[in-house]
Amino acid sequence: MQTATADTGNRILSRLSRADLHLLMPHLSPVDLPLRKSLEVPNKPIDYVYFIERGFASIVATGSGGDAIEVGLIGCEGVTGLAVIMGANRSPNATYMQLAGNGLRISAANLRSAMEESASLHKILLQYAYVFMVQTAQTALANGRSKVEDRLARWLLMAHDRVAKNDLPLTHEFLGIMLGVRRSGVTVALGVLERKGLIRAARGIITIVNRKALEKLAGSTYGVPESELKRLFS
Amino acid sequence: MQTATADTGNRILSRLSRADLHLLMPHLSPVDLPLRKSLEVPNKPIDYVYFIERGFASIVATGSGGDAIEVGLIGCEGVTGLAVIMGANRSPNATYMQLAGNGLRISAANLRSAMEESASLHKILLQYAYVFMVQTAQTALANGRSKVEDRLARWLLMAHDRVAKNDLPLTHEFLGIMLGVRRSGVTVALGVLERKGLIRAARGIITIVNRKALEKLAGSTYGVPESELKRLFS
DNA sequence: AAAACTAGGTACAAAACCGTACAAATCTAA
DNA sequence: TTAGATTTGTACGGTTTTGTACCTAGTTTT
Repeated sequence: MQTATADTGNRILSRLSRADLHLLMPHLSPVDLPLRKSLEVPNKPIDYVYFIERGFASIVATGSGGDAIEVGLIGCEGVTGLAVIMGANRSPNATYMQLAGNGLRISAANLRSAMEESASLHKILLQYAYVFMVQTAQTALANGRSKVEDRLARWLLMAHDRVAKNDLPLTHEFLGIMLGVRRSGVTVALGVLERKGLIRAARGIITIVNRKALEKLAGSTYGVPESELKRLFS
Repeated sequence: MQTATADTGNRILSRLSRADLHLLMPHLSPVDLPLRKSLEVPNKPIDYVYFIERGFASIVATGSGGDAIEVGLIGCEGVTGLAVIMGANRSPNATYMQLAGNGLRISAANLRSAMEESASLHKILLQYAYVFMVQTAQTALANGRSKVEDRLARWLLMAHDRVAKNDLPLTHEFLGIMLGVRRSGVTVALGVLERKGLIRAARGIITIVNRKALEKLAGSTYGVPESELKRLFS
């Protein structure tokens, strides 16, 4: 089994003190994170916690019925397994990769020991969990008060924040599931954004063309968790 | 200044070990919590953390614009100041009393010291924060996928869980703000519920008549955070 | 190269919801 | 008890979103 070096693309790992990193390193192993790979299954014990380096995951809430909606994104700025970080061992939400990438993972048990050993490690992980909580709250706000077009702009911005390129390999179908709207509703909304020159869409790929204008469109729905992240992880 | 006794209506305090309770008690002071009393102001440092004994508070997310929506309720089952518990000192969300009551409060500074001193105390508070996170995720789900009538049923159930009586003193206006819909939309939806015999509405008061049927109507949108709470705080 | 599959574009009527408005009912205070 | 304020009921046209369907265009498989 390979062991991770200190040289990582994950922004939480890269902010850890040398001591905290040494605490985790022996237990971290690199993993490939292909599209749709499941990181957490609703109501099943969480086995591993993932420090994502490239790509991002969707955290999806599902009701007791089958309907689902995304409540947040986690990429290289964060870590999955927030339930573990907060002392639970599972969550009713699903987590799976939405854009393929890779990362480092640690078993939930090993992470628990490490957090018990180091308060500073626990603290930094908790602060990220707090930022994610803000993200979820803002998602609730957007879902309740914004229209599809604005929510789509918001989602694209959050995705763009988490990838290096301007091309996002996404289908309308999955965007619809994430936003909780019809597939064809996404198609139409994307058409509007494209006609405004904010994006370009090809089969399976959306390209961010004018980010500033997207931010303007998303307006108040974008930026709150992002600035909290900046503030706490300056 | 009065000092709290161990005999409290707050379900978190009542689950603490004797030692943890003794750690907090010297710093807890009883407070009256009138309607609309502000417990947290967006982006201002949090001064006090409130263990609610009666009544409940709304946690409200506000965009950089003025629009707001409720992302969760906290009553005697919980505690406010989740940002503090998670190592931040403020939050972009507002928190204020939605149904008058009372509780015990502790300064954020004193709570921080107590949490540093006792890992078991910190753990129980974090587990509640996790439950609240699930509640927020479910709110995002309901906002995105359910219609006003169902969301209203969900809200009434969550409120009912947090009061002793069947009467909820609420105006349509405020319900509309919480749910992110028109005031008259609430009036109409309440009319539907009343005609179905699930509730009774008088000026400023909504009475829960048939809770079971309300749960059926809310369907999959109600119950997930509630069962997590039960599971973790058996 | 044909067939099968996946993704995207478009349409249309129905439903949900909004903004706005106004009047009736109820409560409060002078 | 009267004036004022708050709360609720109801209406109407307009916008947003939905459910469903069907067709086209790419992509993969055989």
